[in-house]
Amino acid sequence: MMLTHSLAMPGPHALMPDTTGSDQTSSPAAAGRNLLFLREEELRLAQDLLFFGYRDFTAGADAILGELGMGRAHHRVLHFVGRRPGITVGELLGILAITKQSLARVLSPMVTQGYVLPAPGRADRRQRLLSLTTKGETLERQLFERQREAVMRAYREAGPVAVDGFRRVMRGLMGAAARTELARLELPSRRADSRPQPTAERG
Amino acid sequence: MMLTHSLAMPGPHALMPDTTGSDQTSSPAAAGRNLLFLREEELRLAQDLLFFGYRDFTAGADAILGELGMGRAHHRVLHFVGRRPGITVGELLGILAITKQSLARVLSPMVTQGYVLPAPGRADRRQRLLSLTTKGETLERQLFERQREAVMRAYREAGPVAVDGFRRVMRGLMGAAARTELARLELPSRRADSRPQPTAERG
DNA sequence: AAAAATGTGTCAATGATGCTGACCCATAGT
DNA sequence: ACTATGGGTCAGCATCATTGACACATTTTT
Repeated sequence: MMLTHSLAMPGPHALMPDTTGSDQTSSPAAAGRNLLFLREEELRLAQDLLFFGYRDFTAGADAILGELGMGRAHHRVLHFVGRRPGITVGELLGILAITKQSLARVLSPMVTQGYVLPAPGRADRRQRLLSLTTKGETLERQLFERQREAVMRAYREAGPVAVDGFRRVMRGLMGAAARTELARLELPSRRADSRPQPTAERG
Repeated sequence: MMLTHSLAMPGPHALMPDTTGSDQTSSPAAAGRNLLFLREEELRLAQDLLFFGYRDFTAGADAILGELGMGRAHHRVLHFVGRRPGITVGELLGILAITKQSLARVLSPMVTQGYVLPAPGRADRRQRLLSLTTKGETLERQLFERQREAVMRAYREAGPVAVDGFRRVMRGLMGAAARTELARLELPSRRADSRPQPTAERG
């Protein structure tokens, strides 16, 4: 699994007005410093949690993918194409936020191997509307089931209130673009959306 | 930036006993199906959230790192060495769960360039106790501040209850090994721990 | 109808991260 | 002394993502 991550934090070292000890939250000033300090600690913890949590979340699926000579990029394609059957290549690029070339490297073989089925667009025949074949759906479900356990366990242990909180925070971590993409994903998969949205071709 | 992730889910297609409509939660059987269906949807959403959230969380820091010719692997080293000054190479390998060789590729240059300072262990002189130099701390803080905004915003918008829930769920997503590592990180950084724990040398 | 823009595909080259397998050295422990 | 451990390093390989430049078909604009 690869989840590349990215964490970073100053560490328990330096740069924080600590005033060593005296944390009785008595004076307003102390409370202010305390608050700042807590936030620093909280952020550090958040980074740890995201690193470990995301890594382990993806671990199971990666194992299956590895045996098929695939990687996470393939998984993402399976996931999002499954989520929005009939999605165009451009939309997929927008969601994944990778270059056309990066997508092509994983998508082409998946079409060739019969996991993904492209169909010419009706309104615009230049488009390739992507959807999963039965084979693709089967693999996606297999990957899903593998991750299902971990998420189910986490949700069950944490409880519904925590799950709601989890969602709120994750949503908050996302940038504006991602929130938009997410919102579209949550809608009933309706193709030929209004806003054509600029292709994420950064290459 | 590279955020590799990994998601997977069956998609809105197939394999779920839906019974189309009738979701009044009236009969126990219907409630059961309903629950399953909700869980499926919830899991799909969880995958979306983790993908987008994690990606955007790391985006800011990646930009800074890129200008310095570094990547996320460097960031992780800065983060965890900063979190536990005096950490040994073996402990770091255990936390990152990568091979010695993979770590060496990023760690060696960081030592050479003066971001990380290794010191021979007192009890065991074979060990290299790693800590950040002032230069390393400065960079780590810079990266931290970049991520701080996103996390602070997410926490603020979500509220304390949600933050607690977020933590519970993320913790639940972690495997046993990660939970152990996290627990150790949260302790007052005490070196020379009891349990020597097997080196994560998988190569 | 000609020109410009758009959706996709593709070639070539590069970089970051990770892995496996195999060794080597210095220090510890028995 | 012998073995185990912490750590380093070399060689080679795979995945995923990047940039830059073209090519082709179709749609839209002028």
